[in-house]
Amino acid sequence: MKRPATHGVTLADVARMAGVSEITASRVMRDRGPIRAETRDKVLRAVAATGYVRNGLAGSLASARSNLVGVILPSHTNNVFPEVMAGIGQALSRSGYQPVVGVTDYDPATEEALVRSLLAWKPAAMILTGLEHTRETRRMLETASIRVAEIMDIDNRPIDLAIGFSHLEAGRASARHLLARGYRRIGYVGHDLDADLRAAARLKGLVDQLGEAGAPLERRHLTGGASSVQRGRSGLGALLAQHPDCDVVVFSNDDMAVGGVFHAMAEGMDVPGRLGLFGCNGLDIGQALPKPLSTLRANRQRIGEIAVERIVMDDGPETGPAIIDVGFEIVAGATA
Amino acid sequence: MKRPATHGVTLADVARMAGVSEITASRVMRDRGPIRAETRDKVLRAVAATGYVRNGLAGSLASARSNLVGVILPSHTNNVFPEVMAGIGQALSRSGYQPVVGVTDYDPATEEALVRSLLAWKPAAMILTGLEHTRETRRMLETASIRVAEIMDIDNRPIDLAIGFSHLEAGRASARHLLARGYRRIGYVGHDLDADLRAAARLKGLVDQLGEAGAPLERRHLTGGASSVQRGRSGLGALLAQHPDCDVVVFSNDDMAVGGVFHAMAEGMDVPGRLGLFGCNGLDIGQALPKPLSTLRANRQRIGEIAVERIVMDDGPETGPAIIDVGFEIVAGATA
DNA sequence: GGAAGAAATGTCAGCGCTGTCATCTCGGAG
DNA sequence: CTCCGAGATGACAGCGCTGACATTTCTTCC
Repeated sequence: MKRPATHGVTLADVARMAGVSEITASRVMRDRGPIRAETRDKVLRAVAATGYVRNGLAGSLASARSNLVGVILPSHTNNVFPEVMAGIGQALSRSGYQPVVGVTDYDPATEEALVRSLLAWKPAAMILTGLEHTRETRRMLETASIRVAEIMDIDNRPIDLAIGFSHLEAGRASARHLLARGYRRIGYVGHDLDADLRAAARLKGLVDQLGEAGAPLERRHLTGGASSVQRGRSGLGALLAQHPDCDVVVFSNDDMAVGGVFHAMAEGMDVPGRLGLFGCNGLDIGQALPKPLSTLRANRQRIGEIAVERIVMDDGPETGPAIIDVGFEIVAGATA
Repeated sequence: MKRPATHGVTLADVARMAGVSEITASRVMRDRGPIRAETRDKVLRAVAATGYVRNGLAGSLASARSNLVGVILPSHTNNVFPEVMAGIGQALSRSGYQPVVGVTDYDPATEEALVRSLLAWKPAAMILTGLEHTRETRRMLETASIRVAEIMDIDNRPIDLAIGFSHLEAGRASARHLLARGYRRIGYVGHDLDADLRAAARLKGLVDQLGEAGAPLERRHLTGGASSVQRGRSGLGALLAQHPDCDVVVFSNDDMAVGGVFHAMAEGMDVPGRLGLFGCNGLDIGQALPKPLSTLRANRQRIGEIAVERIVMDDGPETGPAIIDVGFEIVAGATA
């Protein structure tokens, strides 16, 4: 197997230069086992002199473990995921792990393909979003014998560990809050819920609770596509055109809700006097509005952090599938 | 070297089951070389039966190439970077590559450590932000003999390929725009510019151009920390408390500017009548405001896409350091 | 001074895959 | 019939590192 001897400085080169065996150099690099200070110095000098960069592929292959962690998120555009990613990224870097990232665009088949190719890197752990996966995805994750965290949702049985909150319950809580405030003619503006199962679960909770309270949710407008400020703005316009009698509108997401607030502002509508607006997800932006958005918030960054802490830093005994409910809170705000 | 024979199905197992040699199975997996349809089927059946998952570590080690791409960004919280990441992620997944991500928090030493550990994975290419790196970072990237894209900035000489726009020029263009609109008592609200060199460059361009026009930028308020809507809101308050005579305020970033808009709204200030507001970066949110934000926009998602297209998909001849200026545009908006 | 154990280092065989260079098969041209 | 070349497939040696298990130094203490 000939290949042009590239600049590739190997551990062997370093060891030779330092006058030690390869394994000793390896131990110095990894801070493993007892090494005489003098020996360590020799090796480190050789490393500096050669500009050696360790080959993680070879190392991980030999030791059958890597410091890579697979992270699969549904979307780049939905603002909640950068936040989750921030939590994950920070916690990982603290512990010397590195994320390999994939995005599914809410498609289970894409997710399956991603899981397959991420598993190829023998990651130390895997973080994915939600609890719904294809049968094959579950199979692969179960046989991989690595820790798996499923984040955001806890309304089902996880493969290993679920971290998040109940979206169904979140929907119900929103409903109770609005009912308590006296709203009865409730409207809903949502994005594409076929894909976003968690937003759909929140809606279901909302619908159920409102139905039980005798104020069924009949005024709805669904826009296609991903959630965005723009769609929230136009969506509220469309909803009100059809159902001008709404006294409050719930949005599938905070960015949608912010759009709603902007629509109301542009129309000079009195919020919450004439119309209440209620979001979901507690994005920063909503809280910086002139009137802070009434919404439902979960600490997403924390979800990412906990996921990492539990599956990569925790060496504790495996205890079977576990669920961590980080809960959520109603942010009263000033718009509903 | 004994290790419990885990569930690890290897290519050898697949090959044995299919009754072919390992290398043939390998070729089937990689779609390489001529394979009889019948043989391919046998192998694929064996793969399905065993649930084989390829080991990318071994494969990449043997072939000295991986489909990993290192991506280093300064921040998770600054909204600009999720957008860039979206562009990168989409373009990469289209071409079967996977990003390994690191975040520097605007610290060159952290960046150096990240480059070192990302290079360990023998990535096919590396994408980093900005043109300022430590000497050692540059050395490593130069010797790695892989393609390197430095994104966002083009105001300096790149290692291999730079994609972005001139922030200095962007600052000057903002100044010219505001001067043309008749503004003279110009204020500035910014975040931590020691870390964010590009925001600092925009400010420098702004200051230079205003100085040349005889309307020096003396009214400034810098908040510490990263840019955010909240800081923009409080920052504008602080600036106006000290310099109530501003007729327009430039923000270091769009999220800061949106905060400024909210402050003005909450105070019932007439925008742009009493006070103009000008952002930078053209985030979606700014355009969804009741009055679209006047700002300066570059297509960040496109920057990510171009970076990927040029360094991982393009096999063309190396042509030495190159610069791609994606430019920017002044978005007139309705706030300045 | 020597035994005993701790400290430091080394030997060796792979990890699971792929590049290189054969080898083998088979149909058609001469 | 033989020869040739394209089409298929295989043997083999590593990629660069690390785990397991020696082996070789010190120390220490009686």
